[in-house]
Amino acid sequence: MDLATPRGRARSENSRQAILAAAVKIVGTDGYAALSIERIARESGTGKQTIYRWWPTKADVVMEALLRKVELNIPIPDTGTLNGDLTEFLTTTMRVARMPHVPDLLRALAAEAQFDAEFAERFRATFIEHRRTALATILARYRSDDDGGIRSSTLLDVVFGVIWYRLMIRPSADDFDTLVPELAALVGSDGRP
Amino acid sequence: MDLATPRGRARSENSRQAILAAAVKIVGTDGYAALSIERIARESGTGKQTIYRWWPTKADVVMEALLRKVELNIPIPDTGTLNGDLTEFLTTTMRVARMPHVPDLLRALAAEAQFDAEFAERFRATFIEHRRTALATILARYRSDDDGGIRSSTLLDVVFGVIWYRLMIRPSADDFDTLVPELAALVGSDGRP
Amino acid sequence: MDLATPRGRARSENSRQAILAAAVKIVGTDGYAALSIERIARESGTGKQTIYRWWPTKADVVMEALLRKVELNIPIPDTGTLNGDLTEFLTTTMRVARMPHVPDLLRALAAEAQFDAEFAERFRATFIEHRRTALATILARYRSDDDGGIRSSTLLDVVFGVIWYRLMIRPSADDFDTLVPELAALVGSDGRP
Amino acid sequence: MDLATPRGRARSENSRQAILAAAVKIVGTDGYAALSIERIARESGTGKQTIYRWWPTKADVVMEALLRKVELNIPIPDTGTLNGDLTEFLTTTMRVARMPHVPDLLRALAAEAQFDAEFAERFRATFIEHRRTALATILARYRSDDDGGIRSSTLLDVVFGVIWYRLMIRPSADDFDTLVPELAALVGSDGRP
DNA sequence: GGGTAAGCGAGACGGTACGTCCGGTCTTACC
DNA sequence: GGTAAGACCGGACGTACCGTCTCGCTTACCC
Repeated sequence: MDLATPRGRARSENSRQAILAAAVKIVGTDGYAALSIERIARESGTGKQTIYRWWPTKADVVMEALLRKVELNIPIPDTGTLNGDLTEFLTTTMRVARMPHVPDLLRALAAEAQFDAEFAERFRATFIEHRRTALATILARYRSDDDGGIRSSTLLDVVFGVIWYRLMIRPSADDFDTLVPELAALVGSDGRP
Repeated sequence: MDLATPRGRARSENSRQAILAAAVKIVGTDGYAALSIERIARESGTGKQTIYRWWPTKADVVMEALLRKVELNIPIPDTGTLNGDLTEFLTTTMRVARMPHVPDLLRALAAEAQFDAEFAERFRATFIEHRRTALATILARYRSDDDGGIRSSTLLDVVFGVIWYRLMIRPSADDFDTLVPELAALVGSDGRP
Repeated sequence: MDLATPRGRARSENSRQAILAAAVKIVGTDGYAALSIERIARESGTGKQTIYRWWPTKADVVMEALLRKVELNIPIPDTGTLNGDLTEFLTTTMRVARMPHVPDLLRALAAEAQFDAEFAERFRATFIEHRRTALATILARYRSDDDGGIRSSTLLDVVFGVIWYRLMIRPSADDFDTLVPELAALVGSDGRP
Repeated sequence: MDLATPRGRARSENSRQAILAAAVKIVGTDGYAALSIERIARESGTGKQTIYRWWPTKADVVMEALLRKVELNIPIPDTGTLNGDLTEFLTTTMRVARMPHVPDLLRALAAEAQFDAEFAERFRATFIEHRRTALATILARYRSDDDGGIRSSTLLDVVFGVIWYRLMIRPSADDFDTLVPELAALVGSDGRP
C-alpha cells in the first residue's frame, strides 16, 4: 500500500534548516523570551506562513531544533546490577542535559508547556515519557513495584524530579555530577537492609 | 527614629484588592496565558498605571494574590522523630499545595520565572527558600550533612523535586497523599539499616 | 523601463476609504481635538498599524481626506484684465474654501502645522504653494514685481492673509463674498493713479 | 461697600512666577508641543492642582506669560497724516511681534485657539481686538467706512492678515521691515487717485 | 512540454497588549 | 483655605507580534 504521491512543490529543506537555525540562534543570543515567529521569519529569510504551515507554535520549532541536538534513542544500560545500571543511566542523562544550550531550551519548553496544554502533551510524549520508560525498564529488572512501600513510579518521579528541580526551580551551585552516586544510592537501596 | 512622613494621597486599598481579585479570577477562568495587565485593569476598574506603580510584572501581581491565599509562616513540626516530623511537614505542604487555584498559580509562576530572571529571584526568595529552610531545619535535627553519602541538600531537592515534578512536568493520576509516607520512608531512612 | 514589481499583499483600498471617511466623520462630529489614531482605527474597523503604515500623523490622514474633497488643479483664469482674473480667481477660491467641513479642516491643519514642523512642510507644499503660484502667475501678467513700491509677493500675502485671517483668527460675520470685489480693487489698482 | 476679606492662605505669588517661568522655559527649549501641565508642575516645583486652580488650560498660562513680556497699552500714534500714523503703528507692532520667543508663543496660542473655542474667545478678547481697535481708530480719522469701495474693516483684516499669514502659514524670508512701507502705501492710498 | 497544484518570500490586514505619558480629579498632611 | 505631593481612573501614544490573508513566483509532478 502506498500513500498518495504528494502533488505540487515539495517542502523546502533549506527553509526548514534556516528556521531551526534561526530559532536556536535567537534563543541562544537573547533568550527564549525574545523569540517570536516574526523574528524567526525575518532572521531565517523565510515567510511567516511557511513556519505556520509546518509547526503549530514557536515552542514546537524549538522542540524540533532540540531534537536535532540530542539523541533520544540511547540504549538502556545493562551492567548486571541496579546500582551499575542507575549510574550509567544517570551519567548519560546528565551529559545530554548539560550540553550547550540544552538546559535553557528544556527550561523554556517546560515553561511553555504550562501555558499551552496541547503543546504540553506533545512535549511529554516526545521528551518525558521516553526517558522515563527507559528508567522504568531498569527498575523493573531489580525490584517489584512497591518494594519497601515505595512504588517504582514514585522513584521515577524522584529521579527526574530532582533533575528538573535543579533546572527550573533552584539552579544550584551543587555539582550535577555528585548527584549521580547520591541518586544511585538513594534509589538503589530504598530503605532495604 | 521616625520614618519619613508619607506625602500625597495614600495608596488605595480598594484598588489593591480589586486588582488581586481580578487577577485570580482571570487566571481561574481562562488560565494564566489569558492574563494581561490591560485586562486586569479593565476588569478591576482601575488604571494600568496603578498596577505598574505597585507591581513590576503581572507575575508579581499573581504572586501577591497567592500569598494572600497561602500562609507561609507554618510552624516547623517537632514530633520527636524524623519520620514524624517529615510526615507532618509533608502533609501540611501537600494540603496547601492542593488548595483551589493554588497548583495552577504555582505552575504559572514557576513558568514565568523561566522567562524573567528578575522575577525568578523574587519568586525563589519568597516561595522556594522559605519552605526549604523549614525542611532543612528538620533534617538537621536528625542527620549529619552527608549521612550515608547523601547530602541533606540533595534530600531537600528530592522532596521538593518530586512535588514540582508532579505539578509541572507530569501531572500524575497518582494520589498526592500516598506520596507522603513514601517520601517519609525514602528520606527518613536513607540507605541506613 | 520597469519599476520594481510590488511584492506581498496589495494595499487595501477598502481600508483606505474607511479610514479617510472615519476621520472626516470624527472631525465633523466632535471636532479635530477629538480625533485620535486610536479612534479612527476603532470607527473605521481597521488596525492602528494600518494607519501608521500609510500616514505619518493624523494630520496627514485629514489632509488626504481634504484633498479628496477639493480639487487643487483649478485652471488659472485668463479674462484679459487683471481685475477680471482676480475676481474669477478669488470667487473660485472662496467657493472651495467654504464647502462643507472644508474651513474646519483647513483650520485644523494649519493649527497642527504650528506644532509639527515636518507636517508643516508637507502642508505648505501641498496646499499653500499651489494656489499661491496660480495667483502669482496672474499678477505677473499685468504688473512688474514692485509696481508702485509694492512687491507682488506682498500682494500675494495680502490676498491669502486676509482669507486665512478670517478663517483662523477672526471668524467674521462679514460676508466673504463682498471680500472679492474689495480685494480685486485693492490688489488690482495698488496705489497707481 | 467692601468685598469680603479672603479667608485662609493667600495665593502664592512665588508659585505664580515659578509656573509662568517654567512654561516659558519649556516652550523656549522644546517647543509648545512639549508643554504639559504635568511638566510645568514638575519643573516649577508646584502641584498640578495649583495650576488648575488659577488657569483653565495650559494655553492660558502661556498667554499670561506672554502678557508679561509685551505691553498692549501702546499709545495710538497721531502724526497728522494717515501714512505717518500707519507707519508708526506698524513699526511698533512689528517690533513687539519680533521680540524673542514672541512669534512662537503667538503661533502656539493661535493654533490652540483652533482646537478650543473657549480659549479662542479669551485669546481674541485679549490680543486680537485690542490692537485692532487701535488701528481702527487711526483709519477712522482719515477715511469714511467704505472709501473707494473698500470697507475699513476689510483693511484691518488686510493689515493683520498679512502679519499672521507670515507668522503661521508661510514663514517668509522676506524682511518684515520692508512690509511696513508697503502696507502703509497699500492701505494709505486705497485705490484713490 | 503544458497544466495544475502546492510551497515559497513578502508583506498587508484586523487585532491585542505592551509600557509610558498626560489629563483632570481627589486625598493627605502641612502651613 | 492654599499648597506640594502624589495616587487615582481613563485614554491615547507608537511599537511589536499574533495568526490570517493575498500577491506573484517557483517547483515538481502529471498527462
